[in-house]
Amino acid sequence: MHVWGHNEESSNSGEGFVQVSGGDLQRLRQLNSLGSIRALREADGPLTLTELATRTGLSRPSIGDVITDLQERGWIAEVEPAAGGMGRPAKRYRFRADAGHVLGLDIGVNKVLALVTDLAGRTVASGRTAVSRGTTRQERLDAVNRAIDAALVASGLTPDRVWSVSAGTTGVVDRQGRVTRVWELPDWVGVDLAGYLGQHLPCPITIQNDSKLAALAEQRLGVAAGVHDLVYLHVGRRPGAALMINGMLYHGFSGATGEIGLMELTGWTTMAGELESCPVAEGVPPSAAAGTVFAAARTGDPEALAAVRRYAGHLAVGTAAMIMTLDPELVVLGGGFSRSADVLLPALRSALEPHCLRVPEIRPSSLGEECVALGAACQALEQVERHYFSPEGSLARPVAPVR
Amino acid sequence: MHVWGHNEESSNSGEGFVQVSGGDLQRLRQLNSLGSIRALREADGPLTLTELATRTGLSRPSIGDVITDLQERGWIAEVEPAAGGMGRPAKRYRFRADAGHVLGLDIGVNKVLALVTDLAGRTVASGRTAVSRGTTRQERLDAVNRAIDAALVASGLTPDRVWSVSAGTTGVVDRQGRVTRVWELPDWVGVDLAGYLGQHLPCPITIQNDSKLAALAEQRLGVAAGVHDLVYLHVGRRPGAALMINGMLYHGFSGATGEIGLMELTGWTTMAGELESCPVAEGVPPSAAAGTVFAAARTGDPEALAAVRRYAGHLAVGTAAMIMTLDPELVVLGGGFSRSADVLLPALRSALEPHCLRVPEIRPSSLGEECVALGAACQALEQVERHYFSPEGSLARPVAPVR
DNA sequence: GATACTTATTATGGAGACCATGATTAGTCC
DNA sequence: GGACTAATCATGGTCTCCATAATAAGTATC
Repeated sequence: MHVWGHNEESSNSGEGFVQVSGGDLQRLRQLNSLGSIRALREADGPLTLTELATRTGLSRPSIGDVITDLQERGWIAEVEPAAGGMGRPAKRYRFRADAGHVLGLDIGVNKVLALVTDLAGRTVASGRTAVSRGTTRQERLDAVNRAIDAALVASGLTPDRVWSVSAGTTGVVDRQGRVTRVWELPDWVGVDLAGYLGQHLPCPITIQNDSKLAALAEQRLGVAAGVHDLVYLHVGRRPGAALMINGMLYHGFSGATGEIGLMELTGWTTMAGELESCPVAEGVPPSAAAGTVFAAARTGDPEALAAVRRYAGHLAVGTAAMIMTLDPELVVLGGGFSRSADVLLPALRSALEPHCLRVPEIRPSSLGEECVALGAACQALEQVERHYFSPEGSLARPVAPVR
Repeated sequence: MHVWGHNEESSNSGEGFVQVSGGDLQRLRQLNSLGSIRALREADGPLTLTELATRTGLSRPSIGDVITDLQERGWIAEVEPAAGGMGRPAKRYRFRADAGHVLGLDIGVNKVLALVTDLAGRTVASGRTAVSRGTTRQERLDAVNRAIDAALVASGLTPDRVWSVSAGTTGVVDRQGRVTRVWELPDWVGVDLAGYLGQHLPCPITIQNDSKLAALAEQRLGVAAGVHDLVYLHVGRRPGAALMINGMLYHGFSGATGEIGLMELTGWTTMAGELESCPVAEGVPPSAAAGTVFAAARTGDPEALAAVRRYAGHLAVGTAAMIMTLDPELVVLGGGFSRSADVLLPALRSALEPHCLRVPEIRPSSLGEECVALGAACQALEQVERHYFSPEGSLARPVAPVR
């Protein structure tokens, strides 16, 4: 199976069932090593061999063998024994999250943010550069480069020690990682991001739509932790949506999922006008109008409240269409306007009511402006997971995989 | 893990990754047995040991051991060696699809159909009873019972030799198999189908919405074979939809996926009127009106063509909303009106054009009126698969599992 | 501070599953 | 009937896991 193509995923092929993966005795050892690594990664603290034995189902002597092996290969490390217990103190082991690092990029309209995280997804360094709507393609790419450099410098890593990179960008991104459609940046269509990043970073590279990565971040680290089926609503100047199904991002056939806002009858392309044309926002520049209206609505201004209600009414049409199609467990409200969720969320909920069989729970996003970059890091970690920690993975030795 | 709850599925838990499943040597043997069974099941004809060795990756002596074991337990059978080759003729083995049988039920408005299939999904017997919109709940259940009896008699099986049952019914079916909402049959809501069927059939029982099962059948056996992401459109008196995502039926949080037709602005609940009120169908009873209009449109009648266009225009709104949300590879046109796909399909396609970023391929359903029952059989086979042929399964011995 | 107790580690022997290799068997071709 | 071909059978070896017992390193108690 070809795992390292840019955006290709190792879709558990077949008709929904797991590929059975037997083999010889080395294979069995590999599976048991994977189980041990998984147990250590998922535990909160370090584990003793006895704890590992019960979690993996292996016997005490066997797990000892497996762990020594993994330790020699550099995947796990020994920790000080716990003090103050009965009996002989047990050795304790932890997963070496510092064995490798990944890079998560948010290439936005107004900023570029690069995060370096370890294998547990903890941010260890970041870099940021400011750009704007008018920034040209080449200037924007240069800004990406500077942000990456800054993050790498701060982390003390050289580019060849980065294991995987994922970048979020506006627009539709197809399975091959090409930006096929963009609305906000005129010269961004067709940009070869993977190619550009690949000049300096020899590791696997994934490109993805920014809303999708924000959804991923919320489901992994944020307000939707543990929820398997959700709709992420990006509410801002240009609204959008992303879907997570069975705990995985859903990309569809050509990467254009969640684009219901492009159907004219939803009114999503024009609904921002309901806020901008509100008398409360007269004289305020369009970029700040929404905030002004939400603030006024918060104080009870009737005109502002009516404008928010109309805005939510439009938003509800497209949202209800997705809800009725997918019946998700949760809707996450993200994007710039989600800062005003206290005003917007109740309006949206009551606007959804008449359209829906069942209005799902709605929660405002919790990760703030690093959301997309964090999601990118999650995506990069998933690549690493597939390469090292899946049944098809190698678990060979912690070194940066080459593309 | 609890596998045999009525409608509960063993969702490959976790965040999209396969559970690593090591263990001891017996476990390894089990995995290799599963691999061999899978290879035999997926092959067209019988296989020799050498062929099996290359397909599973095991060595020749080992696969011999595995196969002998499986043969002794009754899962596979030896076949006549192939005649006329060089060298010593090799023993050949096949999967014993006749080792067990499942029951697929279509409990429709106008008919009840029961199919008995073997483990390869081949129909070996069927039973059918006629019902109508006015049939009461109890009468309908009795009709189900008679259809099952007829199918079992025809197959020569006793009820305790059925391995798994799945039934398709109109309405929304939740995860527990309860019929929570029905539009066509007034007294059908809340019917305890699983409980009723369980009185006579001691095996696992699954209840599912009929459109979903039709979609499953088309994806497994029909026009959508091999397609992973599709929208199944049921076009008939009461239109509906079902979704398959990543090669699996998608049920959503409360089982109510694909219900976009309930949003008023799609016009799905009233669009049949466009056909029934067409002058061409004057005096024709409503149940036959659509067919008359389609037939007239086929001959070029301008009024009929306009009616079909208007109908397709309504249908396109809800369909486009699902397409823009999900970006599927394929749309399958099923249900009663799909018999007139030659007229309806082009109209739908051109009505979708202005709404969609990309209009996916649209194919008419191919399985005809047994579609739902076949889908039910597929669903029942999936239960069997989980019980016997998944890494969590037992592969113990081919006997009917008890609930 | 010695002794009992508790828990982990280490060492030993055994069983199961797989593999490589070579001897044997059962066909076809000439 | 003999050469050739390809499958099956038999042998011994390796790997991984397990159960059990002996040893080690702490705490608790007197």
